Amino acid sequence: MTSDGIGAAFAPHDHSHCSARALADAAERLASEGARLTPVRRRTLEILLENHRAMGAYEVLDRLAAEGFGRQPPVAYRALEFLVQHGLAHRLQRLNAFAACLHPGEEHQPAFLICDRCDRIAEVPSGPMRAALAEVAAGSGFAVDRVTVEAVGTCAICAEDRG
Amino acid sequence: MTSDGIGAAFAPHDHSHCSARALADAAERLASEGARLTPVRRRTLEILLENHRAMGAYEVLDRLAAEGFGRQPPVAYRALEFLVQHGLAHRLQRLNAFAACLHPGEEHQPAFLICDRCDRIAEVPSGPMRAALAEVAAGSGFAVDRVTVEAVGTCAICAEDRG
DNA sequence: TCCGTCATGTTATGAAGTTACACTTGGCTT
DNA sequence: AAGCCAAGTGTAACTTCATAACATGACGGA
Repeated sequence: MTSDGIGAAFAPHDHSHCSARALADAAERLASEGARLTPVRRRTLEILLENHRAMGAYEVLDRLAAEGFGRQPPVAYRALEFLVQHGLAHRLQRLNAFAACLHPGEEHQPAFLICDRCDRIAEVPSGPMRAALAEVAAGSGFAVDRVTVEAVGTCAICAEDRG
Repeated sequence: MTSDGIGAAFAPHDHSHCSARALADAAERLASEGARLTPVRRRTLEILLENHRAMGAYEVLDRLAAEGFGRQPPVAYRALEFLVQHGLAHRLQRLNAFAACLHPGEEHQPAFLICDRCDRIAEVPSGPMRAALAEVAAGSGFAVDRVTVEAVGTCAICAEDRG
């Protein structure tokens, strides 16, 4: 995780700055992997970054379609899947939704904090949890591949606002 | 967790025995809560117990319909939701599916091990993970309500069978 | 017995995700 | 330069998952 604080996603901050940096990072990372950040893919990532929250595939698709890209589901799903596979976005199981990864390359399987009042999400390190799970799993001979850790609750801002 | 071993769900065992016990427990628990284990609900729980794996709502619905219950989605979804709310079944986010709870009353938010070869699942204690998550979440002022922990991987039996 | 509540059933609809296939593009070979 | 192949983008059609809205039936308490 970066040093900008774990709950930074819930705090007010400069979207345009963090988006621009994330986008630049993404382009660089993909180039070094030989993967192409095509217009649809780039725009999909931008949309996720701009909104800074989890978005459904169809919500993303609507925006893509409005901007002249294809208007059929596979257009969005393919772009989103590409981003997820390259660690630039995450899929949130509880929400059937996707969100841009704010810390690409640092923690590929973070845990998520999902505020059910404002719909914003935060990524937190899941290392300790994954270690604990892998240990208990190993005890029964289960080899863990991928882990999903998603917490639903109330973020500090919403707790303050509405009691 | 019971003392029958964490990975018991992946090991060969007597389904009819554990099903019968789970069913008896369920009836008792519900009675003490004033909730009714009606025919649809009972049969839904039995179906989950018999199969001993995660099942989609429509798969459950097919069986219910074949046995004379309603054949529309809400029939299954309502029964499944009832079971989940009373701690007798779990919803698996990664699979859009449901599974009978094998340890009712003991651990209401277990972690799940999902074998992607045989589709069987196991429940393991999630206490340590939830504690770790709550701690890191508290650091950013996030109050955790519910946590989903689901691991996909390979169970011991499948690892042995297919290398 | 009347009434209210819970439970079950239906139709209809909405939301999420996939399959299959056609066309284009851009790099690589020869 | 021509031809080829793989990757990318687009479409139509469909499956799967889930809920809304409403009617009917069952049961217990006043």
